Amino acid sequence: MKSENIPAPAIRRLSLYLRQLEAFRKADRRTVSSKQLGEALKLTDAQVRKDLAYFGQFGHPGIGYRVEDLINQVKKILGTDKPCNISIVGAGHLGQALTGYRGFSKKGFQLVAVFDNDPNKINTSESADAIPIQPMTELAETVDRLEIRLAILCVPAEAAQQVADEMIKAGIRGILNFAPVSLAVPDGFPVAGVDLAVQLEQLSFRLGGGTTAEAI
Amino acid sequence: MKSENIPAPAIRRLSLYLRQLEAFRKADRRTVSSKQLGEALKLTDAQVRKDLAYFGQFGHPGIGYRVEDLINQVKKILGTDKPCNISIVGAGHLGQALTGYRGFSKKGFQLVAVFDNDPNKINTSESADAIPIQPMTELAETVDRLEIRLAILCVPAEAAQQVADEMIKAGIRGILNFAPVSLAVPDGFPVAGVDLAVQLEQLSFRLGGGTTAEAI
DNA sequence: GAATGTGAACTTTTTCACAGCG
DNA sequence: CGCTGTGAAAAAGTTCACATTC
Repeated sequence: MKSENIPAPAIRRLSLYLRQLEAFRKADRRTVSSKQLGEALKLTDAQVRKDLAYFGQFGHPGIGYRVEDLINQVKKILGTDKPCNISIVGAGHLGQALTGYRGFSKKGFQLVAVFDNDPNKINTSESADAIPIQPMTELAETVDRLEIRLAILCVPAEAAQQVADEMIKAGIRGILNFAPVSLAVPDGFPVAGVDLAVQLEQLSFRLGGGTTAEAI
Repeated sequence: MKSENIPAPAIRRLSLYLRQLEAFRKADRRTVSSKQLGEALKLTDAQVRKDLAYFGQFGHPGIGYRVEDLINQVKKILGTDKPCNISIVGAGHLGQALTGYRGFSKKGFQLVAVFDNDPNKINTSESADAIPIQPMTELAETVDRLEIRLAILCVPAEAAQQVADEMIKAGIRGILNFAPVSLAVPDGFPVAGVDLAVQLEQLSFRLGGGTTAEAI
């Protein structure tokens, strides 16, 4: 575990290792080798070993990695061993679909609030386990009260920057941005972007539509 | 434009350039320099120039890049200058939310079919501009008839691999996978993955939750 | 024997810095 | 001038190959 020279790609792969390890666990595998883990993710065994070794010595020569142990270690590294409260901002089609997604809590992310600025969508019923939709005016107070760390931004592109500004001012610590814009945020502020069109374009390119654009 | 040594990261950034260029165009900018484009995306000017130069000579010394022209060139490179038919497979919360998303067509992707295997969701009304939900049994025939190239996979994790197999057999040429699993696909088959939990984990890590996992 | 962790070699990607053009 | 395109240098990331451990 070299102190502070961990390649960003290695950190991205860490999440994939975790996901694959959980799949192996579900299949009742107790141990897994770097070769097997790599095969499932289309990576080399050396890559897997090096990535994991950045963070510690988790393997056992001759055996491989113990699935259960490694899951716990990787979660600790990612900081998802402890639950983290999140919110959704923007209750349009996508926001509401994500609100209904039950997969967050399994991964340690607890959805505790949803915000929108449309008065017709507000619904502060504290009933059942349905999460109420609150007005944007309550953002700062709620972020503070419920200790919300991350927010998923699901507003239209036109509103995204302004809403992001509000979120940061309200004390949100990281943004998962679904709006198709590059957000301007303070230096080092954590943002991850998911842009459907960008992903489709990457596929389009690989379709061989990748004309090398006969120049001039 | 070196024939075939284009870095994958450069290709990923191409989509971001396009998105940013369209934002500049909306703001009535006619030209943009590599410095300005880079600033908006937190990249260096050299990076922007080198990326674009892989594909041709699009810039004008002393001037920069003409926004409109560069948009057209980048679209051509990505293959999105011509429309591409896409479909959504899995009409759950997320699939239906994406079905309602109007942003695809602006980017050259035409959503022409939605599939699900739940008989209660099927709805073959050829009415209005609402896209009917077809049964999975019609997949191959429809892919062929409507010349569908790409599919967005929105089924639960447990079903994802099997449905992906069906899609590939039906002639789909690339998959945008929203299921939280690594799909096994033929070598070189284009897959892009969007896993919400993975993105949240990356943010979690950057929150400083990144315990360096004090080993042993 | 099987499989890790790791320094060293190699490859890829980014940055630098500058000639050359409008 | 201002700004591109690009070789050359530097940095980052990946793969190799092997000593080492169980």
